[in-house]
Amino acid sequence: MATGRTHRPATRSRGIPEATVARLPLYLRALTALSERSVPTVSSEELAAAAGVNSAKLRKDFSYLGSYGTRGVGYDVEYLVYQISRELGLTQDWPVVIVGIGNLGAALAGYGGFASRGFRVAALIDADPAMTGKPVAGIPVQHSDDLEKIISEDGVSIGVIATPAGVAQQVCDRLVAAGVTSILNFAPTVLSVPDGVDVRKVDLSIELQILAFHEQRKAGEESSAEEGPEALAEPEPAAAVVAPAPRGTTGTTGRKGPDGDVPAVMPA
Amino acid sequence: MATGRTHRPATRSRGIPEATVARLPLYLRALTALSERSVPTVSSEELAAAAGVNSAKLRKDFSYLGSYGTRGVGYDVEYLVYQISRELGLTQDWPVVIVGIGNLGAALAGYGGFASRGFRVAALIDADPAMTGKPVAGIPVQHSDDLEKIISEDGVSIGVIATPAGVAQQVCDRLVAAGVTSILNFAPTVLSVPDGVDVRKVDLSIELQILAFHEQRKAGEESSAEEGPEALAEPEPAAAVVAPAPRGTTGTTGRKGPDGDVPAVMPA
DNA sequence: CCATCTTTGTGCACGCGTTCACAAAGACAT
DNA sequence: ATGTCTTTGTGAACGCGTGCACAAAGATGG
Repeated sequence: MATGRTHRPATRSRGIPEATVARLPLYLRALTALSERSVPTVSSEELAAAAGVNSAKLRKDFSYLGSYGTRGVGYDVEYLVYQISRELGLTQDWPVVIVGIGNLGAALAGYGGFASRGFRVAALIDADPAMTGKPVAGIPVQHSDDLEKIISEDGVSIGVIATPAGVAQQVCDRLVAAGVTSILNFAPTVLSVPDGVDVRKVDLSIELQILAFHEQRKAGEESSAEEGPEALAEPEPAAAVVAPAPRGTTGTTGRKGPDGDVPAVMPA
Repeated sequence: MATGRTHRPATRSRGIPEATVARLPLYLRALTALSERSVPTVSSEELAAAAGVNSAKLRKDFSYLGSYGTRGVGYDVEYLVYQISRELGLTQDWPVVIVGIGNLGAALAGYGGFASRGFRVAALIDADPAMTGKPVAGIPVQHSDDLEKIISEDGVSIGVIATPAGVAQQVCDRLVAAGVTSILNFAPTVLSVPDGVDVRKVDLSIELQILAFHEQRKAGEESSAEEGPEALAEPEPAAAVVAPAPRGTTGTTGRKGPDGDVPAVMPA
């Protein structure tokens, strides 16, 4: 999930593996649910089940935060909620700007998950003059000319890019130059950023393709057991009947239209 | 691999590490872009740069697919596009249903990336009767009562859940029971499914929380260098003086306090 | 046909993440 | 207090993924 940039020197900054950090929000969500039901304590076994992970892993994850449990009893729900929230930095307010108010940007703007977790939509930005001033999810869209001003005035450090792929890098550069140091990218592009800036990407298309891979593998196993052995996945080097032969010019490449130009929607 | 086995490329199915599969779509995207520019061949170095990965990693990834490159030259773009597409199962049509046509579901429905990669939106499903029949992105929404029928008639094996968290598991169960074996979940919930069913989740809230963690760490490092050492995140074992004490019955747990941090935490 | 130069394919080592299994820490009952 | 019982916290082993470094393969030029 994480983007290629940011490496983990490991030598720097104390502990907390990246994999653990990625699971903390999951634990927090499960704990919050328990908290609402006024459940006082929970064992690693129960919480692990609720979060969909292995209990040993959960205990090890928590051990990086400290010894917050009580042997023979479990973990105090409220206490853990507080500790994890603090560790994740959710005890403070994080203003966020969303750039690119198309279908997706608008959906994100209206997403309730923002406000409830300490994240506040500080501004919606779009390059289309026709959008300027128009309220989306109760927030008026501002023009991208004011991007820098908005970022600095509100002290925004987290930016969400929901623009078409074509302009994502430019937007990214401007955000970074203006002071943003964390970016959540929904555009189907690899963003390059300077050291010190974190980028995470959410890519629908990639997720679907990964599912398709597994789906095909499942189908292939079934049929190959009784059906023709070379039904689908046959990596025969010479079987390239349809495959463009090496050196072939742009022959059957006709179907790439909606790829790099996808309007404001989702990852491609 | 290569455990003395004859010189068998071991290119066979079962291989392909998960990490590699997750990167194939990235390579494919970069290759497609090159293809559109009619670039005939590309070296691992160039392609790796375009995909945002290390060239050694890219070569190793490709080695799992087979030896599709030419030493001294590089990889044939068209040929690779075909091979990766085939490996990912993109040479066939994948009907997909989207359940939950709210802001997000509608945005997903309008996403152009679907069609361009072999994914076809077979149906949009929502539980709200008021939505039934209403066209979204050119496709009429169908009522969830017909979910099973839609799945089986179109032979849908991939489902996208964009419903509220509360009903996600129910929807998931129905999809699985109807024959769906791959699910892309946008609802903030842990879905439990039987073996053989793949689930991938996309969670905006989690991504933001991970960014917040790193953001806080960056800020903490800066200030701790010259400012008070216990400014923000100091998981010192003894520093828990302020946080809600474990064991203290749920009474007045909402306490907090050393240096500015908000009360308890947040709702769901 | 041989020399040289480029780029792939991969053996190997290292580090992170996962899992097991168990000793230690406490709660609780007697 | 002492013993028993539950559950945490973690040492250690293992496996996967990453990146290095280089030999082999093949193109290219003489």
